[in-house]
Amino acid sequence: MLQNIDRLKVFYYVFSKGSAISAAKTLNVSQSAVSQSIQKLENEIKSPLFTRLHKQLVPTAAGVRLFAITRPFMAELDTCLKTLEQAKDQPFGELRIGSPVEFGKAYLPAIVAAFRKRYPDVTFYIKLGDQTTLIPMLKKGQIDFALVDVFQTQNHYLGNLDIYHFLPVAEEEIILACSKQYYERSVKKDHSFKHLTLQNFITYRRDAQVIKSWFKHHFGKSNIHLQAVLTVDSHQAIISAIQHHVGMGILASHIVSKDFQRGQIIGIKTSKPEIKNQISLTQLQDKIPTLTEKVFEKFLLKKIKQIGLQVDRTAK
Amino acid sequence: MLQNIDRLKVFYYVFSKGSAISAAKTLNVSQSAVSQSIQKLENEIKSPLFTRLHKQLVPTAAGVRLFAITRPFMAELDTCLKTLEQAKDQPFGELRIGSPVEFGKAYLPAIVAAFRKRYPDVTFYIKLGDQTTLIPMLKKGQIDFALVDVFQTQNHYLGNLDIYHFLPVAEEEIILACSKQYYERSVKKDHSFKHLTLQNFITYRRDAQVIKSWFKHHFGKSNIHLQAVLTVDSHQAIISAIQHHVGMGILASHIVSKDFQRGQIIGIKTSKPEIKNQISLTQLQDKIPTLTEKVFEKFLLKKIKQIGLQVDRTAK
DNA sequence: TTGCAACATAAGTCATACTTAACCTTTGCC
DNA sequence: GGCAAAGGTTAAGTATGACTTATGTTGCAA
Repeated sequence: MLQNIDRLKVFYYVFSKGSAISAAKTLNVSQSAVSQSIQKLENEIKSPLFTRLHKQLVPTAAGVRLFAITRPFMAELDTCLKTLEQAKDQPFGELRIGSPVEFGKAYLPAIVAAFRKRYPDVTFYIKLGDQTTLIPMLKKGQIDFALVDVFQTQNHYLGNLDIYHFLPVAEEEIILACSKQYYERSVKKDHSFKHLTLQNFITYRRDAQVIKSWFKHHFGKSNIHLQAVLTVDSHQAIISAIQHHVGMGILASHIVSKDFQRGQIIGIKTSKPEIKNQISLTQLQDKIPTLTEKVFEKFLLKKIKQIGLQVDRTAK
Repeated sequence: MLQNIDRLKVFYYVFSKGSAISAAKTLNVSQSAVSQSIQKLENEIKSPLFTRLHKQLVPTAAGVRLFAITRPFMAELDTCLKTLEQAKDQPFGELRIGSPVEFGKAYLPAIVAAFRKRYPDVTFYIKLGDQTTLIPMLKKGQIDFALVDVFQTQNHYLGNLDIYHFLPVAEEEIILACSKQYYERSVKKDHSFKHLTLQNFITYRRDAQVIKSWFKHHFGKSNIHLQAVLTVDSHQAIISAIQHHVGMGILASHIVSKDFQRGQIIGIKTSKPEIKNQISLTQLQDKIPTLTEKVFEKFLLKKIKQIGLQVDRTAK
C-alpha cells in the first residue's frame, strides 16, 4: 500500500492538466511542491510516471495505468461528497430501514411510494425481520433505523438496550383468533381458561411463546401446555391456516381487519383488554440523524396516524 | 475536493477492521492518530462517518457510502501497484506501438502473436499511421514507441526531432512499379526520364510527392509534371490498382514480393540503386524504457531479421 | 468493585510538505 | 546571436499538521 495516497491527488491534477504549473495553480501550492510530490510518488512506486520532456511532463505507460484508476475514483469521490453535501439541504440518498415483516409488507410500500413522490431523490432499502435480526443490524450500522415490536423486545440476549432510542409510533392489537367455522365447532362461546388451552394452536415458534404470553396476559397463568398442530414461521401462513379452520393463532387485528369486520375471523375476548403491541422507531442513541432520516420519520408518523395505527396515549 | 485524500486510507482501514485500534496496528501508528484522522475527515466533509458506540465505531449511512467508493479504489490501487512491480521482473502489461500501415498490417500481427506465445501477460495496442500522426502521439505519451519511415521524416512541422531517439530496424526497397500488362503496353522497356514521366500514375496524395521523390532520386530532376490518374490514400488500393493495370505507383517491394517474383509486377530499374526506405524504432529520447519494452524491442529486431527486412549496413 | 478494552482529548514533538530562490534547458522573439 | 519567457529541477529553511504520549471516559466482564 502506498504511504501517502494524497500524492495521487497531485498526480491526478498533473496528468489531467498536462503540466505541473497548472496543477500547482489548481491545488494552490507552488510548482515546486508539485514537482516534489510527483518525484516522491515515483520513488515510492519505483516507476517513472512521466518522461521529462522540455516544458512537458509526458505520461508513461505506468502513468496512464495509474491515471486510469485514479480518475474514476476522483470523479466518484467528488460526486459522493456533493451528494453528502446535498443531503444537508434536502432529503437525498438511500434510507435503510428495518421493519417487522407484517408491517413492512402491509404498509411500508405505500408509505415509501408516497414519500418518493414528494422526494424522488430518496431511495430505500427495507430489511424485514424481527428484533432479533434488526437490532444487531442497527448496532452494526447496516440499517439507519428499525421499526420493532417493543412488546417482544424483552429478550435480554440483545445486550444492553440503553444504547438505543425507542420512539413508539404505532400500536397494534394482538388477539388470539380463529375462523368463524372453527369457533362454532370447537370454542362454542366457552372462553374459559381451561377450555381455551385445549384448542388446536397454530404457532410461530415451537415453544408457542407468543400464545403463552397471551394467556399470561389474559389469565395471569404461565407454565401452560398447548397443543401446537401447526408451527410455521410465517405470519402469512398462520393467517391462511386460521382462515382454513386449522385452529387458533395470534394475530395483529389490523392485518385481518376485513375478515374481522365480516365476522369470518373471530377474536377471543376476555375480561382483560387486548394486548397492545407497540411498534417503536428504534435507532442508535448517539447517532446524529440526517436530514433525510428526520424528514422521513416525521412523514412516517403522519402516515401511521392516517392509517389509524398511531399510539393511543390515552389507552392505559 | 478533499484537502487530504490520505485520511481516506485511515477511514478505509477503520471501516474494514471495524475498530480504530486494529486500524492503527495495520497502519503502524497510534490509536490516537487514527482517531484524530477520522475526526478531521468528518469535520471536513461535515458528516459523521461513524456513530460512537461503546467500544465500537459503527458506520453511518455516509460512512457506508464513502466506503463503497473507497474500497474498490484501494483494491484496484493495490493490484495496479502489484502489476507495476511485477513488470520489473518479467514482461507484463500493455505495449502501445505505432507503426506504418503496411508494416503493421503485414508483419506486426505475426510478431505480436509469437511474442505473446512466449510472454502471455503482455497485451498490445497498435496504432497504424504515418509519422505525422505517430510522432505527435509519441510526444503526448499516447504510445510507447513508434515504427516510422525515416525517409519521409524530413517534414519539419513535426517540431524538433532531437527529443526522439531513432533506431533503424528495417529497410524496404521503394520501387516504381506497374503490372506486366501495363509495362508491355505502355512502358515498352523505355526507362528514359521523358518517357516515364508521361505514364499514368497512381498516387497516394494529390501532389504525388512520393513519386516525385522517386524521379528526384533516380534522375536528379525535380519540378516535374505527372499525370495522376488515380489518387487514393490507401496503399492497399494502390497495389490493387497496379494489379489492375491502371498505371504506375510507388510500392515497397517486399509487400508484393510474390507478384514480383512471378513477373506479374515489374519494377522500373535505372542506373541508380533503388531507394531504401528505413523504418526506425522511434521513442522519446529521455524515456526510460520498461523491461517489457526492452524485451519486445529485442524480439522485434530478431523477427525482422528472420523476415529479411533488417537494415543492410553494408549497402551504402 | 475493580480491571479492562476501546475510543476521545490535550499538549508537546517531530516529520514532512511547502516556500523561496537559484539553476537548467528549450523556445521564441528581436 | 543574445535575451527573455516558460517550464521543470534542486536545495535549504520554515511552518503546518500528523503523530506520540499521557490522561480521561465509559461500558462491560469478572
